[in-house]
Amino acid sequence: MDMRSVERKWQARWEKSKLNSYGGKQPKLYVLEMFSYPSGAKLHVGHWYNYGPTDSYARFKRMQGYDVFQPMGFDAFGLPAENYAIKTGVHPKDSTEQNIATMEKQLKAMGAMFDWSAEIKTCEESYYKWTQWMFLQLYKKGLAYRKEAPVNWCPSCNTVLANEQVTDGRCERCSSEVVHKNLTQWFFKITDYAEELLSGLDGLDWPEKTKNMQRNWIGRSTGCEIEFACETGDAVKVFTTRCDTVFGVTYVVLAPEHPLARKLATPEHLEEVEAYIEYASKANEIERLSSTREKTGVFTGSYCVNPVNGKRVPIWLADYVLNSYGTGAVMAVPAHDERDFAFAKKYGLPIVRVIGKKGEDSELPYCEDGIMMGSLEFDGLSGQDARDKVAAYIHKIGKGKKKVNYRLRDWLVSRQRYWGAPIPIVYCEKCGTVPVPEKELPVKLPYDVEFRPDGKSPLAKHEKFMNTTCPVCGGKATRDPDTLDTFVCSSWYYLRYADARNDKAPFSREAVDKLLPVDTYVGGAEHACMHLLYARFFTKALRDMGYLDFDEPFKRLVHQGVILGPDGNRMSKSHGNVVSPDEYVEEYGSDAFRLYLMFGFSYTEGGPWNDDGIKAVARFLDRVEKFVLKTDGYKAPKEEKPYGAEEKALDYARNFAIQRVARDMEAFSFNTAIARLMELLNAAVKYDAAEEKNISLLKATMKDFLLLLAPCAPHFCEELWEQTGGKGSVFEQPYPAENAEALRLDEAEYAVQVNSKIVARAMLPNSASEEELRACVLALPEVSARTEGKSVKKCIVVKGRLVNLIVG
RNA sequence: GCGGAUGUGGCGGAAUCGGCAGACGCGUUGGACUUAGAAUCCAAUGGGAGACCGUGCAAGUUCAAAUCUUGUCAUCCGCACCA
Repeated sequence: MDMRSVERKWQARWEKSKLNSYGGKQPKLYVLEMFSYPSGAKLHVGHWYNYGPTDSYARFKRMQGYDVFQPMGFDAFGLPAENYAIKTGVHPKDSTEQNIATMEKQLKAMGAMFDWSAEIKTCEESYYKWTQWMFLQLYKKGLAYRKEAPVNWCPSCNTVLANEQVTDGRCERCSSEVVHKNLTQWFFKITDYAEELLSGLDGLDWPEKTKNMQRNWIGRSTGCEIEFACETGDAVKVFTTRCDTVFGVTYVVLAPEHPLARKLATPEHLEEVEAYIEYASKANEIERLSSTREKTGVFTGSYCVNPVNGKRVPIWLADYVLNSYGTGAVMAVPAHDERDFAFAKKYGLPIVRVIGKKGEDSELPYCEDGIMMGSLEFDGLSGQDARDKVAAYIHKIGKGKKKVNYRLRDWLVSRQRYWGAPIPIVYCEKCGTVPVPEKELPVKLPYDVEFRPDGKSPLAKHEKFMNTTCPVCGGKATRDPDTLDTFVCSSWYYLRYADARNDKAPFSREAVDKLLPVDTYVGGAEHACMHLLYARFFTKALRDMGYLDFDEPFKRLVHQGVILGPDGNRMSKSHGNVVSPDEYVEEYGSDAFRLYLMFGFSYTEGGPWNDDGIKAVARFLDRVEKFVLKTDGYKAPKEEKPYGAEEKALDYARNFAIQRVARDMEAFSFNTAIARLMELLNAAVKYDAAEEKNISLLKATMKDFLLLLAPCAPHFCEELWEQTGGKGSVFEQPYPAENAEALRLDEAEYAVQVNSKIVARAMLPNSASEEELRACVLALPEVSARTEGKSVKKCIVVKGRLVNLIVG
């Protein structure tokens, strides 16, 4: 078959007949692949692996009667385009549009049933207008706020770097050491939803691993906040999960960035403290990445009082305490915490045991639960009970309370970059921070911008953009020079697809109610804690604002694996092991290529690319074509051969395939689905080899075969469907239904065991009772030889599978 | 360091509940067709001459373990001073 012309032919017909468009009927099925990031000029194997098999799933569901919505678009803003621009001088808009044009063409050539009428590109005004609108809604809701936060700063390039541009603490371009610099930036208050983002995971049909990653990322921990009164009159609040160790506190530690750090320094320690704070602020990523590095710290000269026992303990600063978690301060119990222990050893601080292990003196630091000692009336308590009672006491004396903390931080969305959606905020000398009125959206991203780095945000240098008037007072105002993190764009795109051409709103409630949530979402696992968490946050926030009526955007999530280079390494230019799909598609066709991707790997595992596999799949398609055309030429006689053993066997194979292929497709177990199809073809070919055969049965079998294969090789099967006289599109045919009767066999092959060792195999009737089976088996010569003169103590029967006789 | 996953022929990978390990395919070998090759078709193919041995390794539970339990090694991924 000349696949190139066949592909073009059917793609044109599908487009004309709107076969791929969502028709608005029920039951709907929203199948979504993560949209493409147009950083490279072409589709790579990873795109194919994501989109090809998932499209086959979508087509399979369509044949099962669902009105499938499968849109595609482009996550078009972002750093790579801007970096490319800095390197080559090609404007990000131009390179992005060029890449999108190429990728659109390739995606269409793939022949997936994407509904192009809903296509979106996040860098277009018609889209980012609504991204900005989202920002304003979050701002109105109090979920967007501004605060000072550090950014990665390359002193040599004089620019802000994204985390991805920092490798081992150095600038990816010039290798100079990256430092931290504070800038006032916008945050989204995702932490407001920490609890719900955590609990909502339980009801999701997502890979357990991904759910666990999110759980750990959110990092809920329950403990207690305790106040230590300082002699200066200030109070240091600490958070601990181990308040049962509070009697063992020998010092208190603040993060160097803690607001009280300077204030608590006594005059004779001030210089040292200042120096340490300065040192800590310069600590680069290399050092921070290492958890094994030696701890550093400095004594402030101040003391505070342990509220439970009145003990006076010193206050230290140390950078092993993080300012961004808990209260930015901890009570140090060196006897029962490894970090405190190491620090106390280094600086000669006292170590006091207050937890013991039953009956033995455990080595310090002892960090497990144990029995309280040296803790006044609490002695003898242990574990959670001990913590509850201590917490209650602390609460009673007014020095603290139980507290839940999360590791999750608020989401920093400001980027000091050009190629993104501008933040729709202006700053007015009189009115302060003012949101741009919705009717003035979009705040357009100007084209003529100097995006080469020179120390300022690219937009900050664009006077026409920056200088504006205050929407409130009409006076002079300046715009926010930053753009939004591209993850903001991708946090709501699945909603926009439902109503992509709406110019009055990001989406209508009606459209979203009809299509959302996404039923099946397929994409890479690398987004577990970023995109997939942000999108959930957006959904919940929009729900609370009354724009939506569901809690979770993606009901089912599937991660495809990664296709590695032939050498088993991740494909990369530096490895020189990049496989381009283009030549293969050119040579074997789109169908064979995607069929190989489905057959050659376990979908969620991926694995190294292998050339031979694709030849095998091409050969399979050749066999199919020849055999389908051959049997189609048969004419059924007036009197068909009646059903005998061969016919039953073929009919069984046919119905077995129907059952298994459907089950495997549903489970994204594409390799086994195709294996079942190969088996069916083999069975049909074998049946065909006989002199006498039932032509109607054979033809009906091959018709089912074609329908089962169609989602996996769409162009190929459409063509064969037409050539064998099929009417309309093969995808408008109902999916074959299995005939339970044909799957019921009269006999099955049993494994016959004596003392758990297989001694024979026997065809035994399925209708036989356990007693009858036992009798049949005992009559077998292989069995009788081994049971002679012995008594059968036990007989285990697994219906349809085995009989095991225990003799002795 | 913590958390999770994976480990099965020469290779990619199968194996609902614990029930015939190795489906399907690649590769290899032999044969057919051919002047010859390519392609195609047919057959064999875990190891071992054999009794038997085989799912990373070592124990355990069970009539029965790739599957369950414990320990251990290796690889991969995520987090990484989160108090």
